[in-house]
Amino acid sequence: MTEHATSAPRTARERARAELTAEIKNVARQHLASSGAAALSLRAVTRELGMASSAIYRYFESRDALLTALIVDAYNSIGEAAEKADASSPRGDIGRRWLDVCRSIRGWAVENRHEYALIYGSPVPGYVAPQDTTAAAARVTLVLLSILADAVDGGTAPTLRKGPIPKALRPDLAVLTDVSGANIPPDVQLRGLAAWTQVFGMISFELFGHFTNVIEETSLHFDTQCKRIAVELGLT
Amino acid sequence: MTEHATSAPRTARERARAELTAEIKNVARQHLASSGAAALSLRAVTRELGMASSAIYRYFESRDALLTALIVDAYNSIGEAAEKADASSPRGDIGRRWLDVCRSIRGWAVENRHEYALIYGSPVPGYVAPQDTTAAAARVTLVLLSILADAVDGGTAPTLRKGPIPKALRPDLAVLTDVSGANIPPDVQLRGLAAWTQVFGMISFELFGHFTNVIEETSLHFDTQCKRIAVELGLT
DNA sequence: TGTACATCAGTGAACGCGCGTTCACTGATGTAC
DNA sequence: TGTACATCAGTGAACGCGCGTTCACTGATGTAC
Repeated sequence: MTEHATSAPRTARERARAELTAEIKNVARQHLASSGAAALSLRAVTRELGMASSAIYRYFESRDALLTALIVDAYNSIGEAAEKADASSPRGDIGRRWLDVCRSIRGWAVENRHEYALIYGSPVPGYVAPQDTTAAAARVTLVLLSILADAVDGGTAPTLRKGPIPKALRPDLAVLTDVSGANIPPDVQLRGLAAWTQVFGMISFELFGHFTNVIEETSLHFDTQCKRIAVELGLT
Repeated sequence: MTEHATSAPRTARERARAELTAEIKNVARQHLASSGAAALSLRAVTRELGMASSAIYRYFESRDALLTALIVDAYNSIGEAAEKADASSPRGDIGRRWLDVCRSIRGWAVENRHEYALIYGSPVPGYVAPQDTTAAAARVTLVLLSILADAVDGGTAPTLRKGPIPKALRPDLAVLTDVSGANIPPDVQLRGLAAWTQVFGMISFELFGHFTNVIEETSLHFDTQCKRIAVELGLT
């Protein structure tokens, strides 16, 4: 289990524990970057830290627990990147915010490709994500959604050709409204989900090699697509 | 190395070899489905086939070679599914073809999730895809592209708001025109790439668990999005 | 049709390796009085 | 401030396991004459 964020470690013991826990995760992250999640080895991590292989069990109760911690960290990290990008954008300029946030997500992914693969790539075989992860996982998405919600609230009403939306899909789409609090019309919800999947689809295609021999200027392409999406969604 | 497709094995030896090669791949595929690519073990495969662990080296020169064969097969399999779907759709009904092909792609992915993860998920660590794969990999994409090309040729001209497209991106976009032979205008090329990434983005999100707690009716959602894309791309 | 030789499939033992996890133990750090 | 006890971090040996790959060998299948 991950430690609950003890805000201020009092004793020397607690401080040392917090530091070593962080150090273990750092080394593990580096190994992740060079060999991928499946090859992550507890023994290799402890070896690099100069400690006995059994010592790691004082910090993580199993390999899965360490993996979970890395996953949660990755979700929080990408979520934080998006939140910061949004926070430092001009609040009123919805289009700008959208682009900045999208860029920050891609930027994070490019710089932390193995962590990205860990959370958005194929699930690690045999590993089941516990509840802990879901809250952290939602952060990035919530940033994107809040921009859409602000656009709707601000009346930057997207003019979408209203295609037919099956009734059975309405409850699913309504989640967006429920979560954001804004009253997003169904066709905008649908278009918003499309934007969401496309942003991550592009990043995954780029990082997993499906743009090779197709798109060289991946960064420019990403930007251009995000701008196009912004126009379509009426984020101006 | 994979055998070059010897169309008709003459001798009993050749027949046996072709059969066993196929059987090895089948068992490997099953193991893939239960434990993922990283855990694929040559010994486990041979064990299940009742042969000595060393015997597999008569068929595949290494673990990587077997993986490559599985990857090529997967690409061909999904490509073939798309081609068949396209072939059995009314040729003139572009919208219908688009939807059928998209559905066939998702259908294949859902039924072969681990193979899908193998080719569209995180790259297998330490594994480098040889040239063999690229031709097979292109097949699905070519089907999608051909539909777009037919739409353009047929004059079902999509009315897209022409956003500015950076000059540096033109060469990348032109690949679509080069490959398909059709004279696809840049804004349609851009929109086509978006469609492509979104289709696979949705499938990956669904299979890799990112729609949990968001979208329940994944099949219906996929359909609805594909139809929306068809409208936007002018495939009627 | 039969013989002599070459090719190939499959065997089983072995090499060398790394892994996750447990356990009884030592010594240091923290706590209560 | 000092003592007695409880908690915790870290050790090192061990368990039991599976893996990819090599190699010299046997026996069956194919080929050329």
